[in-house]
Amino acid sequence: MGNEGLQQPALSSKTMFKIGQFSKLSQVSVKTLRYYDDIGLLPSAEVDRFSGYRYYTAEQLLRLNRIRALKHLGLSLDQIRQILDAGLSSTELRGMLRLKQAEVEKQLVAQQSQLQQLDTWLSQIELEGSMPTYEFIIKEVPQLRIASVRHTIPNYAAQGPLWEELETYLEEQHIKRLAPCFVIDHNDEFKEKDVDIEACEVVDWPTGDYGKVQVRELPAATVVSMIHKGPYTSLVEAYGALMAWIANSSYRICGPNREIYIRNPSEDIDPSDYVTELQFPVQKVS
Amino acid sequence: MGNEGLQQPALSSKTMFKIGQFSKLSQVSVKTLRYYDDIGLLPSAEVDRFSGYRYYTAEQLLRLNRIRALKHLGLSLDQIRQILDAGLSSTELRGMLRLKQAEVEKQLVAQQSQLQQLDTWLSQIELEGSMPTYEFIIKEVPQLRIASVRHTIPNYAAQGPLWEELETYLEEQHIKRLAPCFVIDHNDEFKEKDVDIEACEVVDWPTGDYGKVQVRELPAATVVSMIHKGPYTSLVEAYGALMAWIANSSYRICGPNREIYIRNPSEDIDPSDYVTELQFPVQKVS
DNA sequence: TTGCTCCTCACGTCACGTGAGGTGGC
DNA sequence: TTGCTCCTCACGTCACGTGAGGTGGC
Repeated sequence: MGNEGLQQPALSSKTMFKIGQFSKLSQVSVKTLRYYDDIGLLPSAEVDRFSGYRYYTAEQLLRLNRIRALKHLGLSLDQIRQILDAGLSSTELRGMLRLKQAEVEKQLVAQQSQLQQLDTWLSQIELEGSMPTYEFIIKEVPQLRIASVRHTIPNYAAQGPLWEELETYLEEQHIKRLAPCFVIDHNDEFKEKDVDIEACEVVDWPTGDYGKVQVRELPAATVVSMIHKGPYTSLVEAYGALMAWIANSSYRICGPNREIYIRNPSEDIDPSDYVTELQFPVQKVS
Repeated sequence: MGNEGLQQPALSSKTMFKIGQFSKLSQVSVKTLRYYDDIGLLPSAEVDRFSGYRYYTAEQLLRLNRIRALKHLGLSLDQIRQILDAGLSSTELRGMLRLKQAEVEKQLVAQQSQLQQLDTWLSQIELEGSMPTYEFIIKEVPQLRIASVRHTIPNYAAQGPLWEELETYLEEQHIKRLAPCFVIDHNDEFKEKDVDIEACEVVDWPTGDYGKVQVRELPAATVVSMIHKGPYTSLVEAYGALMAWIANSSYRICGPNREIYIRNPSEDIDPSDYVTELQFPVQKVS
């Protein structure tokens, strides 16, 4: 019983391993061992001054295994070094692991939604033989200061007077528009007529009531957004797709939707080139 | 209703957006937009020759949203470019998504085991107020060619004759030992006496029977491994911890275990410096 | 002498973020 | 003139893997 056949150490009387042997013993690549040496996570026990060869002791397997176990928990090499060397208190260590736990749980949720999305896409491709027509994006919209005019009008197409009132006022006061104009649809249900609509422009102007025009803050929100290209008559299908997506998702509508006229009739372009963004404020459910 | 207040395009008659505006519109950072331009994933529609300013059209929001949706599925920017530009067939696209699906599912499993490990550590710290004494590592051991002697001996401590037979033969034949020696414990149950033990050395020698010594291939295996430092009398606790870990894991023992004597009595060191690796072949269950 | 093992740079990865230093339009 | 927006480098990230080119021991 013995290991006399193994290389003897160059500088020490204890049995030490060259990096290749240590690599086989531990099943960790030589490159990784060198890297751990470089960053000081697992310095080799001895270095031959002459050849630069690294030598490792058997005890270092303990540290290496500890490193591997901690890495398996998802900790970074930097965190592992802190744990092993900085003599973290058990409270600190617990805090670190708790944090990691929360992080991994969050990732799990994200990946589940990812899987769900993948399913949706796959069944879409199955059905239509191609990519989905629309993309739905969850995003945060920041708080906006808006100037707006709100009225109940006969139908969605009859927005003309609203915009006239709003734009006239802005021009009189030389107020600059800072972003594309949009409407907020204040109707709880789909209506064919007598719709409650608010025409909005993003501005930098003191809040308050200015006759028919009101300037106020629109709070930040999480929204499902989609971009539609084409004439306004085809918005119906876009809304249909959006409602279907939301119904199939883990989100719930929680406020009036916005219709943002990114490229619109004011540019005197073909209706098929109109670009409109639809936004529905949403909340995540369970 | 109009956007005359927004910057007009430098080079085109269509309404175009400078990168900052496009960034606000899309909620994507300017840096990211520049990066997507650089790698050709979303080239800006126009570049001012003079100032180098990038200009974007509203239509590009469609592509950008498509990019974001695909990214949310976990695809790389390179894959996304392939999907959008290389006109992938729906079959290819489906293949890509299926692959991704499998990948994410695998990650999910890995993260669940990560969470489980985190739990184990946290309760350990709770109980003992410090880090666990032992680390358990799942690893693959490669196929090994071994010379061995197998006998039923009175008890574990009586390995002397086994090793004598084996080492004598190796020395007679000038066979080199290529790794630390170890035993395979062929007993299905814990035994106090009459234990079936095989003493092994890793060698490079033709397989076959050489009297009491046999040379054969030991197949590759997945094992749970732990490193123990200290005298052999304290191996009992190490085995206890290892069994407890396995019982608590999603693995099941599926073969005879090995005891690898990395630093052992042949070196004439203090028993408290002995280093031993314990390996149990395991299978993953559900 | 031939392999084998070891060494040290240096570069690539992936999707950007973070400055530094400078220009152009209102 | 002062801010504001835009520009282009260049470097950092994280944990290594992949060469290139060279040395030392059997």
